[in-house]
Amino acid sequence: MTEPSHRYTAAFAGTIETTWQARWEEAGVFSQPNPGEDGWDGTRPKFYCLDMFPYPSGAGLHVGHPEGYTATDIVCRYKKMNGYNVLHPMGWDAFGLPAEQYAIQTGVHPAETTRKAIDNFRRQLKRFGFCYDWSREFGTIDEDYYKWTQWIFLKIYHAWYDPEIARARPIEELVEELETGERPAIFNPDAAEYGAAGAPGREEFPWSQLDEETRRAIVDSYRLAYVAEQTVNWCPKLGTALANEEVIDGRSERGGFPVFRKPLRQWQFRITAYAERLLDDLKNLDWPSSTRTQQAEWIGRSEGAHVDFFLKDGPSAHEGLPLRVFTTRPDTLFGATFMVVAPEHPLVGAVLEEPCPGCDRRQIRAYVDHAKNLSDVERQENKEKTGVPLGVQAINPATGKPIPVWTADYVLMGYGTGAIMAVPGQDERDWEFAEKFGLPIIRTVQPPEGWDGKAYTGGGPAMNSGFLDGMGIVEAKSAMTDWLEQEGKGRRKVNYKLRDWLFSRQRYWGEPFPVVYDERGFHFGVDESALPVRLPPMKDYEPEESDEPQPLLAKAHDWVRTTAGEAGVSALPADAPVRRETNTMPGWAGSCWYFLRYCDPKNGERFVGREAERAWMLTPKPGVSRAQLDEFGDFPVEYAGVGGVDLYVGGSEHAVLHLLYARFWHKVLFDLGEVSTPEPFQKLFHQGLILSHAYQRADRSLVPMDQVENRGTEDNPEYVETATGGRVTQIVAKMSKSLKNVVNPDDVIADYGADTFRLYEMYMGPLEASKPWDTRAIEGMFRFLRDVWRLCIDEGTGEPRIAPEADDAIEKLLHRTIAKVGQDIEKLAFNTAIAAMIEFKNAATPKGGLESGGASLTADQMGRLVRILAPFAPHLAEEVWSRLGRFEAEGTIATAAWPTFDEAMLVDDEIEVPVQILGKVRGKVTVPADADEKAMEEAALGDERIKALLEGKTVRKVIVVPGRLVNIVAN
RNA sequence: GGGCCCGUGGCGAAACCGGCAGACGCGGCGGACUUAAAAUCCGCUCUGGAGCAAUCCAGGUGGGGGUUCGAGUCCCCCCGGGCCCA
Repeated sequence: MTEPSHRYTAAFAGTIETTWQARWEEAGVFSQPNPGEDGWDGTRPKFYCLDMFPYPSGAGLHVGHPEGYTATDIVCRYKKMNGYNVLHPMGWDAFGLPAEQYAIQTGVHPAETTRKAIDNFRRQLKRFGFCYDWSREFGTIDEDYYKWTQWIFLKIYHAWYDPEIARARPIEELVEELETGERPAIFNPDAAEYGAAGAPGREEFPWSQLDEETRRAIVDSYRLAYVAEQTVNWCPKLGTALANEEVIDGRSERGGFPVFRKPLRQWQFRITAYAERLLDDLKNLDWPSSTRTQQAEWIGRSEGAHVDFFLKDGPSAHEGLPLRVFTTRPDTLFGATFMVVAPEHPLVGAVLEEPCPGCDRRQIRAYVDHAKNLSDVERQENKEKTGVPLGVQAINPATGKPIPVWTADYVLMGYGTGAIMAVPGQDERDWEFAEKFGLPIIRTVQPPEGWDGKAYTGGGPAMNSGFLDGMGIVEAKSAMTDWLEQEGKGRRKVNYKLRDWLFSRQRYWGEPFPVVYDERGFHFGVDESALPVRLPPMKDYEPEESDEPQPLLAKAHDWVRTTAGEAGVSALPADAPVRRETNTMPGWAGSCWYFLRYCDPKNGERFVGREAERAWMLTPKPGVSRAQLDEFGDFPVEYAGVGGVDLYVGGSEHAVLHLLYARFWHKVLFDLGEVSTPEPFQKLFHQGLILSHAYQRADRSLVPMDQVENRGTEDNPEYVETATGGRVTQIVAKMSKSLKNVVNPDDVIADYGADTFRLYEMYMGPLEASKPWDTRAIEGMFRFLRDVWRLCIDEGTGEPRIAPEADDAIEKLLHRTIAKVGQDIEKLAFNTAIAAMIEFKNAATPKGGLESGGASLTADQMGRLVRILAPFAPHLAEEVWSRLGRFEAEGTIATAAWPTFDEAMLVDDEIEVPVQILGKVRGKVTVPADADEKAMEEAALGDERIKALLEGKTVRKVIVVPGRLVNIVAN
């Protein structure tokens, strides 16, 4: 027996897939024009659909990548068929560590490695037939792109946050206000690098009397990008700072080299200025609630008060300056029996310079040195409390009594003001500390009857608290804060857990900062006309081993030392010697704005053209026309969605950092009038992980897949480790090389074709769920496509099987399937959409299959069937479309109109409804679909079987849900 | 320790607002075709029970309780798994 010559096989699928891909590309089917270009149709609505762009690793595509990409591809194809202008781009997040590490080992330039990886990724993605507009492709490493990344950095650098109007403004406006005296010449009271505690009572001079250094320092304290010392994990051997997660027990995760805590001058973004807006605007976004919650928790808003404690016997540098704390429990102030400051707190430094009588200076110094090498995580861990007294007294503003000030490492400089009032009665850590060092404990909240614990953090009436006694916590907080404000000893304060964003790295393979330093050490931004600042070529990428942190770029001496004229800094004389910034930007930089560049990727004048940005990012609310939107200057929140990208799909591992950072950049650009929406991403969706099977021994260790065999049956498997004969259990785990359970997309496509692959990943389960890859289950999707093919095309002749007239039942089901598939695509419920199409295929196929020459669909029905299948399996659909002669007549199926359905076809004239007695189904009756309650009740009670079952019982009540069921309560 | 999410056949899952639990696919079993196997086609496939049969009865969505005419779905407690924060 030979195979019919026109059967749908893997080889045939491969042939039609590559053929159509080539034809689509040649015809530019998926290139989407911009406003002003040929082919732009401004009357259509827009749909901007974005995938999180991949980091092109040398290992190539993983089966996880195509999951989200197939989902967005289906939605985009569906939207195109519904008449939308669709922006669906792809590019590369291409700066990063792996290429640099490879360069260190081999000397091959990271650009070369990265280009190769990109070429491979592009080839693999194209093989899936995704409808990306490849003409918009770029990588973050392209000079044309990172030029604008640097430009945006400068925009942020040249901006400050005006809290009065809650938005960013150009820095020149601040300088002008300072010069005219409109604004007092004081440091930014919210600047984290000055402790964020403000500088209470600091004397204020007129701007004209300040020297240049002070003026610059004041301006810099307002800039949204600033340089400040930040303690980092410095690894001399690797020549770079490491993230907290990369340090294990004081050694580098990679290599096991020693790591030291070291203060380093670093670029930071003043993202904390935006904390409130980043939090508030979350509620306007159509995002998974878990992601919104994670961001909200990361921002960590808490309400409380700043309280000022005046010092007694303090060092003279602190004369007249109170010790300011932030507390969420001002109601417990009467119970504050001591204070603790972080070892980095300026008061500790002042005490070391000018020890007070009775303090042990050597002990303090030793303690500070010890704390220096602990990470914040280590310091927060539950362990024996440590600390030393500073010998300074502070006055509790509520009681007027002196209390001692200590320093201890459990207080962090980065949170609040770096100082706390300790209330052991109501705080567990303070209780432990007080117990260990014999400090007094006063309860200020009445614990419940029989309380035998230590600190009591729950609710209850205030006690030992003067005018607060008897009040509940909420009332007492408010009363105490009012009193503090009245007395001038404190004020209401909202505090955030969010820290400023550390933005520099000591690597090579990242965007250089467009910044130079003059001989005085002042920093200057490079002129826009001198961008991009390119990476210098290097001979080797080996970091310089040093205790003094040196970024890799510092080795490029000729590049670093230059003149203002060379570097393009017009603020300095052209011959002034300058030193370039040698840090580079972190991997996050390029992904903060790539969605904007896709709108207008070739623009040489701006990071994105204004018209293109509005066309793709500004989304009118339903019923609002674009013309109406254009009448407004400011962002018209009543008429437009807050975010620009209509659907953003990517993994939940980016729930906090990438999405928060991108929102921050976007908000600064919005404030400065560079973009038209306050948020970048209106709707966000996280696809689940594609997992694999793995095997686990009794001790929970994992065994590679190829070392396990099943010695039981399929139904009752018994997995055994081949080498030892030991029992192992099958579990679901991430794919990993070491477990040998990685599935390679290239292999799957070779075995089944891209259409089957796409369909299978969408059929596995809900898009958001994590689910294991089942190598066998993919067969089912291949069979489905083969059956559809056979339903439409005669396997012997290759000609379409056309039925002369439509079958009513098939026609009706087709309408329902069209409706169901459309609704499910809108909901991203692709698994049920596919199930509906399978049901249609089953119903349209006669029992026993179609005989040669047989047919069950008319040409028109077939045209509709392949159009709803086209978003999922575009190649097969196009092939059938073409064999129907419609490609030649009407063009590609990708732009054919989505089929319509007739509402009337969705409802039956008669329906069968269950009849329950006491909630159990006892019979079924057929009634007209629009039968009212009375008619349904009569039909149910009139049914012979029901009558028999009700014999001898009294009907108490009949519940009728029209169109659904009848339930009879009888006993 | 706190917060969030999830537990449905042998497996992946479906079940819209509380209304016939298990659609659809995989696997399995039986049969047809075949010298044979693969492929293909047909039938069965939650569990237990009754019947020659079409069917019928009982139980069933991790466990226990509750609300309701009616609970996979809502509420409370417990067990198990996952994610995030600390």
